Amino acid sequence: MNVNFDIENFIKNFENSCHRVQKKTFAKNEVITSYIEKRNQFCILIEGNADLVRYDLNGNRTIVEHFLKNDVFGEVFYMVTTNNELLVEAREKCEVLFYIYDDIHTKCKNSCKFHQVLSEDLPELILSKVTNLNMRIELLTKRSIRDKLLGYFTMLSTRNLSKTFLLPFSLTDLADFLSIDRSAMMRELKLLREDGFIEKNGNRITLLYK
Amino acid sequence: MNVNFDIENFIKNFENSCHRVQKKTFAKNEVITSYIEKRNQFCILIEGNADLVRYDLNGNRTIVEHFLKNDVFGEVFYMVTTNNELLVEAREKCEVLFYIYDDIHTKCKNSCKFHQVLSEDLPELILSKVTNLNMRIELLTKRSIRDKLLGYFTMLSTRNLSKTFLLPFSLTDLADFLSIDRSAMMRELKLLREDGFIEKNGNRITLLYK
DNA sequence: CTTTTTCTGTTGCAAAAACAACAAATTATG
DNA sequence: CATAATTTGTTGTTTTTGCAACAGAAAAAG
Repeated sequence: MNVNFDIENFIKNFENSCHRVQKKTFAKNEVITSYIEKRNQFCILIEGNADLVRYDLNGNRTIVEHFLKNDVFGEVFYMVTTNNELLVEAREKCEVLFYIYDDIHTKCKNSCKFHQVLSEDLPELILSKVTNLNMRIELLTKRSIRDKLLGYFTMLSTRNLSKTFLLPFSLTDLADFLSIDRSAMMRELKLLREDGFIEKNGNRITLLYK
Repeated sequence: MNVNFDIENFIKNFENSCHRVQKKTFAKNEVITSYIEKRNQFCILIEGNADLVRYDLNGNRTIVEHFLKNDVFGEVFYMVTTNNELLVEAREKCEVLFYIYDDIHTKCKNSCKFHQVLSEDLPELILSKVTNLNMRIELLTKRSIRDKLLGYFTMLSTRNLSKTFLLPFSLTDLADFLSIDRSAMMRELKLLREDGFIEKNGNRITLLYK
């Protein structure tokens, strides 16, 4: 799948062209949005990176998704059950477009550029999200901490076209992303080093196998 | 999200209108398709139900997704890494539409109905897939077998608008879907009954809490 | 209708992961 | 730049999960 969505051009096209779209800027650690039932918000991250975080009743924190530039999020993509709080938190300075999804099919009277471009590119944007979600499911269904770590590292390595890469998370967050205990993960990372699978300096990892 | 995709009407519209689409029928347990890198197949299940199954190197079997009528699948939605075999298996008699996704933007000369309808409804079809995937991630990130089972049962209960519902899986398959050991799951099911959370007769479950 | 196969239900035991607690290092902040 | 806050790294202990093996029930096949 080749997503050729040109976000710069997209923004140029939409600005001042549709009053239903809002662009906002967020500082590091600010809450970008909280998922609310039936609102059907649809967001595009046009700069920075952010996490969708769930806090459950036992106090466990899970990083449900990690968003990079061009990723889409919002209630449109999520059955909000209201049992758990779902927040999108900025990991660094972020710029985000906000829109209510139901309005997408309501044609603008002036047939604005935003709608024209969005309706053309929407499937591509969403498809790239789907492949990310499937990747994540593949990781989560792995049966051991070791397999989760190696699976994740392999993915990053492939994505970076290099055996060496930087973790986009702190180790604490990585554990929350893989849905495992942090100390158990640290133990396994040590074993992976001792067994010669990886090298690790801070958050720089190198794969030594294959 | 309200998906109002009328599959019956869709099929009527497409039949004999686009030579690039194929409809095929499968018997129970037949392999509908095997995921192949870069082919970009795009399928719609128009009748029956089926599973996307992954067999990993340790011999573990995982039910990655469970498809019902109107669900979409194929390589378009999946980064096929070729490490694991990915098969879609019919759980009962199925009818499936096959298409190569890259052709969607290639306009038919005769501007066929299939393309017209598909390009309009594609976002809705895919969005319903995305919400399913997110639901699955929510289940898989739960930290204990108990929470996974209760989360899944709650979802089925909500979907059926009833505290009582039938499992769409055999118990063996349910374990493969939740990515847990079957005997450990059986043990936890017994505890859930003993602790008064559920009632269970065969594959009929009743939630007793809330 | 009988036989074979698959599925369900159980259990003891082994292995893995979670929990808890703390020191050291690093990073933010006034 | 000094201090507070967070993150990393470590380890002993407890709990949970997985594995293996088997008997009985149910379902599929001949």
